[in-house]
Amino acid sequence: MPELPEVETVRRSLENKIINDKVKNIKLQYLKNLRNSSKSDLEVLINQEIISIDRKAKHLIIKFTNNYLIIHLRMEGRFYVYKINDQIDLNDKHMILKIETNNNIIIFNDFRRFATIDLFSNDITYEENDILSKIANEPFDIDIDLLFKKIKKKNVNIKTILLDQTIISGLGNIYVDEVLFSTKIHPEKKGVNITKKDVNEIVKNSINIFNIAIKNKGTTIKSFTSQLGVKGTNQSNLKVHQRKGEKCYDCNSTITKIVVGGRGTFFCENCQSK
DNA sequence: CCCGTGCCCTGGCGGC
DNA sequence: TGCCGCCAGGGCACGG
Repeated sequence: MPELPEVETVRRSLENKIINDKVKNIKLQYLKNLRNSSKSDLEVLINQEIISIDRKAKHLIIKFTNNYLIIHLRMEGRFYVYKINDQIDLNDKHMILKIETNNNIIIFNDFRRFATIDLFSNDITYEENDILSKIANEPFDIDIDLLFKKIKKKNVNIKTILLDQTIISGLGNIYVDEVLFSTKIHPEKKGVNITKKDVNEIVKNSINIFNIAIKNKGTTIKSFTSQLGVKGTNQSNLKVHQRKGEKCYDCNSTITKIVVGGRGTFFCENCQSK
């Protein structure tokens, strides 16, 4: 569920709280979430400082003095930051990772345990590492001609194409439906039938929708009270997602829900054409 | 290579 | 009312 705007919202709130903190202790509760290293490898972070909080598409990057962690929230991953003296639920069974610093206790929590964590050395640049190097540019800085070329080659539904992070990054199931609605394209229109004008509009609308969503601190569908930075208000701007059976704001016909590429898909049959 | 499917995981909820 | 079973979701492995 966290897509580019939600991850950016988390990034900003972490940036305000934990930059320059020095790591005192680190504890990994669920081994499987850490994919490319072992639990003891994380101890290298002790005594390092948090230099920056970065992001590429839906990946959050916590950069330390000598290493960085790439974290993907997947559906339910969330951060909590407590002050040293705050009351903390030590029996939080959904806690994946706990980082104690000189100022804060940072808890990464994921009740569905889909989130991923990878540890890299700063010797490997973001561009070089095997996770981020595979990801295409975000709508903000994508090459339209290249994107058009890639889409044209695919005999696949445009929704599935736009969810492919190696083609364009940052869109997930909610915003892709919104982008296709605002672009008046049917989610099952095939890539081969997409025009250059369509691609231009898709990118333009993605940027607009992302900017508004970031301003609203993201979309919160299922709200939990204390999740850091993800109590957004953008849900009130959604025009199709979760609106099955309700009236289209543009043409007053009924919003439909179908399954595209295994994902629940909301759209207006009247406004969006193949 | 290209594309579709199923799996990972667990809380929530639809349906009987 | 109670409880079982299935769905949600991003990304990746795998098979045709």
